[in-house]
Amino acid sequence: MECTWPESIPSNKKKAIEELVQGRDIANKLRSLLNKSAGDNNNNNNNNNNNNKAAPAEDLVVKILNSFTNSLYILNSAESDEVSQIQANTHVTNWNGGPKSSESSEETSRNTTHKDRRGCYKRRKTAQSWTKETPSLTDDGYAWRKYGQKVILNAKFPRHYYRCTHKHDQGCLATKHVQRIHDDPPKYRSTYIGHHTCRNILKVPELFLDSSPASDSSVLLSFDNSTITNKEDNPFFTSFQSSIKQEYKEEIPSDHNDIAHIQSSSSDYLVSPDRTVAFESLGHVSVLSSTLDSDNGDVISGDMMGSFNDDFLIDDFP
DNA sequence: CGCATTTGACCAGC
DNA sequence: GCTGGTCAAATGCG
Repeated sequence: MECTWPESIPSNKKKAIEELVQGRDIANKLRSLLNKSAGDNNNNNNNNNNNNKAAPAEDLVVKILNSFTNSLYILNSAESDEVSQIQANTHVTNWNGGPKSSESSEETSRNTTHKDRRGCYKRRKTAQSWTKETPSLTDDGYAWRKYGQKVILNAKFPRHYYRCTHKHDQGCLATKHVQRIHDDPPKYRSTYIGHHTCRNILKVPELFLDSSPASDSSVLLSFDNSTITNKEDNPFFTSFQSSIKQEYKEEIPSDHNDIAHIQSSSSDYLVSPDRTVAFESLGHVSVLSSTLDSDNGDVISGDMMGSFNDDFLIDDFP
């Protein structure tokens, strides 16, 4: 389940990445120390003054971590230019000429009727994807809209297809499909394709936001130097979780009581700069893997949001 | 009424 | 030709 460096990475660049990883880890340790000392100061009362004291330092550490992470991401992006370019092209094609805008779709010179355009799309065969396997259905923090369901050959359960809710209003091309792969114990595999470019993910670290669709590369690659056993050790997950928490309200069915609770806590997070707190209030990722064009790539392990309900996104595949 | 989901049809890749 | 991925009309729901 560990990732290996792509063979194409030159050794000097590889070393630079390793240095960055080391720096990031050290910053992580520093943050842990800060958290610890802040916790010591805070025990027995909820005095906010202590929090305010630790907050600037914590904030700085988080920024340092983000810098490391972003640098790693940029370096990794440079190694994935080919894929990135493909994705960039896909972005333009799908968004500018998307079937939804019927006028522009005429430029495709299709001599078929409006109805016949169903299924007319560019398959993103080479789009970056990564998979996550969880014992329960978990929310990943984004607003997904289901657009299809398909029975897969040799699969016990149908596959559910989701796209970003903001596909049409912001051109976000992120999609995912979720498939139940085990019944007892339940196990779900979510395959994510492409990164979110919608502005609805403002809380996602710059890692996602600052990178244009053209720089889509394995954001998870930056953590492949080790198996992640401690969420504290991973700034990416820390930041990522923060965004996830904020975004829950987007995906949560309104009639779900458990989720309603999370919703309220997410708004709490919005006024809190402490990403660690938000992160630790969540569960964990069970399996997360990253690959450039299929879902059988290297895997990063963690544990994310395992506590969410099975029928959170999709129920028992009726 | 607006938005999300369902579902059959269509298309690309193998 | 088969299969997986996507579209969009129909339907459901708040």
